[in-house]
Amino acid sequence: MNLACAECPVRDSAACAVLSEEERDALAAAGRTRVLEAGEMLFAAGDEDAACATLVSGALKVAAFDAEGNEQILALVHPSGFVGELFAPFAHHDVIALTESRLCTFARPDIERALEDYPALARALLRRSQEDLLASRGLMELAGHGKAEARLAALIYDFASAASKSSCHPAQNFELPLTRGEIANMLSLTIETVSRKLGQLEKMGAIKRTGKRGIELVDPAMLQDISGRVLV
Amino acid sequence: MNLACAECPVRDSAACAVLSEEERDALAAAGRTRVLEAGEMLFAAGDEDAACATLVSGALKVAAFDAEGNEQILALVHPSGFVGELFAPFAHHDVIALTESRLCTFARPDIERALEDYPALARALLRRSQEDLLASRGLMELAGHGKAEARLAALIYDFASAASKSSCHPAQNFELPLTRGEIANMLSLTIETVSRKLGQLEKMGAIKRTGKRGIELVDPAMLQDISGRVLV
DNA sequence: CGCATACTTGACGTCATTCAAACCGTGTGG
DNA sequence: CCACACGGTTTGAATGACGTCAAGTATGCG
Repeated sequence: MNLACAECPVRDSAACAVLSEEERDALAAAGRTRVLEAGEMLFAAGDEDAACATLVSGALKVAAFDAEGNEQILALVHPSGFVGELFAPFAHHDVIALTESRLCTFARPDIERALEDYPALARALLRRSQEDLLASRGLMELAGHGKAEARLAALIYDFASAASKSSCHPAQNFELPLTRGEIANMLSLTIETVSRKLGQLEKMGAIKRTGKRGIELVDPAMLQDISGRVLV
Repeated sequence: MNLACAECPVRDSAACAVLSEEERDALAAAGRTRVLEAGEMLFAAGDEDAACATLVSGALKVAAFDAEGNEQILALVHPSGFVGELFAPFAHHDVIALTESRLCTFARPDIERALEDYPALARALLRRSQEDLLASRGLMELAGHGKAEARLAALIYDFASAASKSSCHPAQNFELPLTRGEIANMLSLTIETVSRKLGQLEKMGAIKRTGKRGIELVDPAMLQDISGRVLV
């Protein structure tokens, strides 16, 4: 099945947005849409010539596994994000769907040719790559600093901001896109600690848990304060 | 003072290596070399239109500071590495020289024009950016997993590999490029814990400390085993 | 209904932090 | 030349945070 760029929800925000109509059509001819179930893997660490993809809808995680088989989440990918290592001979990490996800995939040779043919695409991917780098460093800041409570507060605040449309205010009500276990390994904690600290944050009146995944931000300022991050 | 690309030690490995002679000369005309003392800052978080730079020799750190003024190291930059945020309106992190460093700096407008003029440069920077992203995720893996001893062992092994010329074997003798405090904050530990664990690694016979910064790898396999990372 | 999966909660142990003091190499001034 | 201060480091003892183990509670699915 071919791509329907005209109806693509990320046609204005993904990397291919910089292309002209004709260029995009040409690129689309090489691409394939793919739908992943929650938990399904796009490619695994060690895969050779793994495809690259733009995420159209849903959410992905980039993860590594250590010697004991414990997962560590290294990055989250949101719609219009790009995954895949363009220059490495093989993938270094696993990429797995967190929820049902729709992707626009490209074989490595096709994307390499496109980079040559469309300089604007290369610049767009450069920009995106730098944003990914920034996000990665942001996650390091988040995960690598302070006590469990502060890290959890920071993560919740980040998710609230990501869930909001207005981009300046965090959302008041939203669903955590991750299980407790996934939150735990993003923060280098255990499931139990995450659960306990969530309880504490609720008791302190910073948040309220609704159902398993739902979060209501009762006191965003308190949350930000607990997170120990500088106010912007 | 202008650039002397002909004698540049990273002329074949930096991003500008993809340019032709004439193109490089044109770009060099816009660049300036700059030498930083150890501890000197290239630019600070929040700087607007901070310059971009290729590191010619020395070493840099990319760091963030939290509310209490604690530094967190987010990345190390080695010769031929590129620093600077090309698209963000202001710098998100501090960039500081670890040792005396020589850089080749470019003003933002100049580098932006070069990206338009030389598509190969954009592709080269894309490649470098993806490598940086990979390195960042590698650091997350390193810092975010397992016990203090395992993280320290992994970091030492990484430095040994980086210090080696042969790229497949780690160096047997090398100098840590960081102080104890810098090691500590890369690993989210305290200075004291780093010192203690170094002592333990030495007592176990994995390494030997020579002077303040010197490390001798007595038993690399043991070190890798302690680090809990999968053998390649 | 019964099982599986995710989450919560409690009791206990371990490991890293904290606080404190001493150490060492280096540079400075008397 | 020695005394001294200073930054980086090492070491020790006590506290406390997080992990571990274990049990118990939802929620959903066959």
